[in-house]
Amino acid sequence: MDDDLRFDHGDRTPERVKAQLSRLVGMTAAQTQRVSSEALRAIGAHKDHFVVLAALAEFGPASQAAVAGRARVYKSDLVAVLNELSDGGWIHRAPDPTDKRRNVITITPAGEARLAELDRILSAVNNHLTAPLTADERAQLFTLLTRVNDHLARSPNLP
Amino acid sequence: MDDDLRFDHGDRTPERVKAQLSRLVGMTAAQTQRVSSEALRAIGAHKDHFVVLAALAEFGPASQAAVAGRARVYKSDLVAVLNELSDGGWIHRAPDPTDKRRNVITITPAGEARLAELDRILSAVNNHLTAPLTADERAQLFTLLTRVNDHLARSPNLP
DNA sequence: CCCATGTCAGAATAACTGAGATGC
DNA sequence: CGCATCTCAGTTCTTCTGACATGG
Repeated sequence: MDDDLRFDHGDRTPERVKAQLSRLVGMTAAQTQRVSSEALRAIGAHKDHFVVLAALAEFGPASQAAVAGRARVYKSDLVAVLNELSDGGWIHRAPDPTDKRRNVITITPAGEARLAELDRILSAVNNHLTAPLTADERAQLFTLLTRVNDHLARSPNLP
Repeated sequence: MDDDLRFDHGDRTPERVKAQLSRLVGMTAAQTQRVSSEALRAIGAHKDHFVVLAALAEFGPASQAAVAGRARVYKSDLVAVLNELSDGGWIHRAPDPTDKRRNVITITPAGEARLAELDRILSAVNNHLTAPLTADERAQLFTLLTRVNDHLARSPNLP
């Protein structure tokens, strides 16, 4: 079963490899995303469902292009997400009478309930992920990651 | 050109989305990995080259299974990596006379030089990624991520 | 016989690009 | 006309699984 796994061989990581932030943050991201997608998959959701519903709930009905911008999902990928959300009755998609190129996406009451469920699940996930940290340390981790993230959004390339 | 991008639409992220560690660390990982793979691709390398060469340099010649464990690369994926490293003359792969199932992988002098080059590039990447942080903050970020990471390695599932 | 090793083929996912059809 | 919107098709990359042949 563990035949092809990389882990648990009792091997040590080379020192210079440990010093790479991209590796450490990548390993952490892989773990957190695994936990969170497993939890969401258990109820037939995935993370794009959450960010799209959250964007609709917080900013109101909008065109697909606007939703894509707010949820940070590619608008080409958003199409499938909206199909799924629509199939579940969580959103409503209707042509915009004022601009026939657009659809107006609206969250439904069922969608609000679904969002609350996803929010509850993801809060539990978040608590598990940060279980070893104190409240101060969680805040510190968020601050540091946000600063790195903002920096990279502003300066995406090597000097 | 930016036709299909999710970013730079001036949109704000929903509040509850920002609270998700998996999203924040995932975005940060995507950015750091993009920077680091672009830098490595410029010289025809990728990150597995680095971890494999580093493991060979630090722990000496070994079988593919041992290298896979130390570098945390799937042994099925290691095959292609070793083919590439071998084509570059950076490693030597020879049958193990004491166990005919095995190959002995050895880093060559050219491989040591290659590793130094990769190390230099990745150090520059690392400096760029953590540019907005003080030395103390870098250390703090490493500590916090390592603690989350170790916690998730020990308790990979939700309670 | 069971297990370890190296190899290959491919699934599943996510991130991303490009182009076409329609309408402003 | 140029540009925005929605949709679909497809690439690339990574992670990961399964099966196989060989040999201990």
